[in-house]
Amino acid sequence: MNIKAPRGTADVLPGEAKKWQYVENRIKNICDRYHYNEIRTPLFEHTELFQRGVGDSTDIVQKEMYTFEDRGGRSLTLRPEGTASVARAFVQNKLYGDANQPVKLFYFMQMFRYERPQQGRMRQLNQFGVEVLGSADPAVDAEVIDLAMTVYKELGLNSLKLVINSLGDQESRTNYREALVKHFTPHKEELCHDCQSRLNQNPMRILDCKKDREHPSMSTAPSILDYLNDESSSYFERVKAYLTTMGLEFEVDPNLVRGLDYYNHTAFEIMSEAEGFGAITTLAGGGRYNGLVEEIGGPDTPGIGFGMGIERLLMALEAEDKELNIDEQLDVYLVAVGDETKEQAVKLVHELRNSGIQIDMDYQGRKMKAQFKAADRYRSKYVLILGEDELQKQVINMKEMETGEQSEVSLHDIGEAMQKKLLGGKGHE
RNA sequence: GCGGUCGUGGCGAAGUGGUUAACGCACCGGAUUGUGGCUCCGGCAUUCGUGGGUUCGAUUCCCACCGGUCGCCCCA
Repeated sequence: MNIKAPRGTADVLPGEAKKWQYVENRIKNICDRYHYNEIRTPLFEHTELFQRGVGDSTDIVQKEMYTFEDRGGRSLTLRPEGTASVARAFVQNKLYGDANQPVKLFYFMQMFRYERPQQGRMRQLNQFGVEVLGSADPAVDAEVIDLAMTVYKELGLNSLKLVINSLGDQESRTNYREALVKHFTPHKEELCHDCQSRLNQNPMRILDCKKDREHPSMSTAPSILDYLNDESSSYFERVKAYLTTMGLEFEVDPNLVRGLDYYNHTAFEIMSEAEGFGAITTLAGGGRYNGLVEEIGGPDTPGIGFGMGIERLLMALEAEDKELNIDEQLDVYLVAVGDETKEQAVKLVHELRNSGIQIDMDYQGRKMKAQFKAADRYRSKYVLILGEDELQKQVINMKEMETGEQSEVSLHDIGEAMQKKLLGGKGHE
């Protein structure tokens, strides 16, 4: 085999796909209870959307985008995240005019980022995400955070840490930015390369730089929380109060900045604290982005959302040894012996399937014994045995695998008999 | 993008500069003419990641590339 999946991509094979389905179904159920509706947007967008929406100074735009030109000369980009696309769809389809406000959306999407892969970091990754557009109520911030935490908790995760911060509104950010520049400029030469350019582009990101963490100027740096104006500050207080009301524990980290330009006010991250989870601990991240919709050409609309990595969610479940409750049993396996029985076997399997029974049979030309072993591997509840004798008598042997009990049923009645055993005689659906 | 480490059958895992690449699991067949277990017997790698090079000869030595993994940057 010469051709392999491209670097940083992975196949999800049938056994693993069961887990994905399970997790997705559980999450969709939660979304339904929180009254969020699904949105699906294109896999690729005009490059400009991400440049303007996500922001030119971000790592994502600067070095991680899969950008290409199509045959018409347009610059397109495989989406690196969901919020910009959803905001674009919101504007383009005029959802701001919908009677139901705020607009509460969720999505499952593949994202693409050109990075060096390692465990928990793929070039094609899957995210579940939520966006609420059209409300500036801090209770919505709390709802969104609560939804994310509920997903993890219902799936059984315990070792979680919720970290929140406020980046303030425009005025607060501007004032804080000035204070940071003033604080760090005298130390500019002592900071790492990245931080030297961050000083001009996005000084807030110096705060979560790992290289300069030990630099003395870090501990004396001004805190965003001291620069929040009254409105921003009281907004943050209310978010925290709602979280507390819901019984959610959190930690305030003034250095939590988030890598995307569009965030303001509430920013949050959920991390795993499970043993041996590795260097990457962020499971989900999000925040408020009032102003983004306007930035991409829509009316002034507040918004908040998060993105949650499905691969990392599954890793966290693994790290905490949480088995998903996935039942892998086959209802019936048909053991057919002898060439003459083949036609009857094909017919019977077809009929039972169409009456709602899950049933499979051998297509490898295996001997009877091997067919029984196959039935065991599939963890079949019942085996139907059809041989020349049975065919002659127009009957079939029905064996219950767990007890070993076996009885003879006429071919005419076997469908009904299996329905009684497996579906309570009610048929399917 | 940078650094460390690794790459042998479906899976796990030995091994050596030289004519047939151990072993275990799984799978298939037989002993046992139609019933799941056990036992025994047999079968199961003509690219040892890919491509070059050194050599009479390379899976084994050298180089490059590809991929995994760990860490850095950053994030989901």
